[in-house]
Amino acid sequence: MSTGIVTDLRPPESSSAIVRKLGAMTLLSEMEISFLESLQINRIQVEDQVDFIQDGQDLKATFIVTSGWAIRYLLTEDGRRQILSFALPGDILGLHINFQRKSTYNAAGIHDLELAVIDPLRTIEVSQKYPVLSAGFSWCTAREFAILGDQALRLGRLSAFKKLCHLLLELWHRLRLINETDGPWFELPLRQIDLADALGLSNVHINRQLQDMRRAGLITQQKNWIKIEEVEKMIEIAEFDTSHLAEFRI
Amino acid sequence: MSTGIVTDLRPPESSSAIVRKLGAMTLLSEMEISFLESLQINRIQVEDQVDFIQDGQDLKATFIVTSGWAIRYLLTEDGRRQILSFALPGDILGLHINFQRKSTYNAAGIHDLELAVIDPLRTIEVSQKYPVLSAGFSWCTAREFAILGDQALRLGRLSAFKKLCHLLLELWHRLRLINETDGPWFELPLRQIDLADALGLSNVHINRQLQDMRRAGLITQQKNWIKIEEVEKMIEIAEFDTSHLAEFRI
DNA sequence: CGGCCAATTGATTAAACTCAATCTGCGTGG
DNA sequence: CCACGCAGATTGAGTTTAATCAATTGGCCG
Repeated sequence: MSTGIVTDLRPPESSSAIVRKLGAMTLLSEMEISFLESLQINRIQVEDQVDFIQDGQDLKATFIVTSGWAIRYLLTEDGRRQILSFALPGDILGLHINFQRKSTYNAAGIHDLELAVIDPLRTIEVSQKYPVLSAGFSWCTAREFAILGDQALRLGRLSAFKKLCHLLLELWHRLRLINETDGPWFELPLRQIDLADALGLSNVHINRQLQDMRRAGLITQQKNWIKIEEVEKMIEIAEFDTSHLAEFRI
Repeated sequence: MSTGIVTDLRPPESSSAIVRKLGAMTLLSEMEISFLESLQINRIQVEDQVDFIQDGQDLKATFIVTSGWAIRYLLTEDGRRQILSFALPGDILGLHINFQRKSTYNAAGIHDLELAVIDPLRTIEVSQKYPVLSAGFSWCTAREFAILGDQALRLGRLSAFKKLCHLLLELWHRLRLINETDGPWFELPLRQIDLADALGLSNVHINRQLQDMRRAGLITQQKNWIKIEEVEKMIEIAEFDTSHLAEFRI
């Protein structure tokens, strides 16, 4: 059994996504790592576009994305969808369960999603017994908040072209921090209509903007994969602020 | 000195806004109330449109709005502003200071803003010694998150007219929970350009939509005050979901 | 070979922006 | 007390962006 002494600067590649993510933020002891791993015993698969959290309904558990993507979204009365954010491997959903019983958003799977289902009581255990992990979770919350702020900036003040560049950069940066990119390439398991609903645009317009981006040599697409051809140039175009996603070591 | 026994269901009107707000969420002991009040010793006044938190800069303290309004916002490279949210009396800014040193947004005063400045060390004290208050702060965070989600829905999927209705309803509801409304009336210390920057629209368009709303008999304006003529009708028009702002008693 | 879903295209419409000018209320200095 | 200046509100005209509607195409799976 671990003595709680820090044994490694970075968790190995084989760790779960949440361990990799928190391990990039702060030093984790073996005890903390094994506790984090033990949280993730119950796993479920969620089908594409199927809800696992529903707006207005009681939240049953906290979820950690172990592989695949999820979306958080809201619906208007007439069925229009606004995607609020994408949850990538290592991201946590429903951490607020102990303070707000009912969910204020929907969450659904994208493509092949696998979740670790965490008993709410165990998140309380974290705050009582694992201050470092508790801080880690708070850091995740603050980060989500920053990401949602960037989403609002995109929605309100960027052109369609810049919106797309900005979102692709966000996803690429976030995926890179969890080793889910292959150089400039990453898997983008989204239909054009998902991008449209994330950016407050129509699918037709997304289609045309993507064509423009390809013609401008900014991106290349292959099946579900996309390549950012010139990161620096795209950062300039989209006025992207990488510091909002930066790691922060306590 | 208090024994920590709960003595009153609701804090009196004379309490500070944060006490009223958390007191509406859960039962607070006299000890918790007096601790909350003791946090707010250092107060500052912030002039209209003057920043007290800056994107990318070190966050110096946690702030509680004691009177007036603040805005959280981001800027694009070319100076366009996106207001992310309004901080009303009782709202907390920079609660994440212990987990994310640099701010990921700007915050500025609106009209006459007064803030309580809280030493970051004291927010740690809260999490160690006052579990109920700690839960209250987490509840505030979850609520901010829901409000920001609604803002994203507005920005991405509502028409200009509905955006305005939706925002006015949010403000009216939030102000009502802290006793800052006068029936259907409330003070709206915003210029048209502030509304524009909150809703991702131009000031010219806001002007025309406000005229349409007045002509439709939905609102009446007097100086800085505004009256929601028919709340139910406006809720219907804006597809407003009041449950996202609902109080929740632990 | 169908059938289906997603991507693409073309044409038209609608929403909101931009630019520039004018108006209004209010505070200030002469 | 009035002229002036200023910021914010209002108006008008023309332009741009993106939505909508309606086909059509392409790729994949059974």
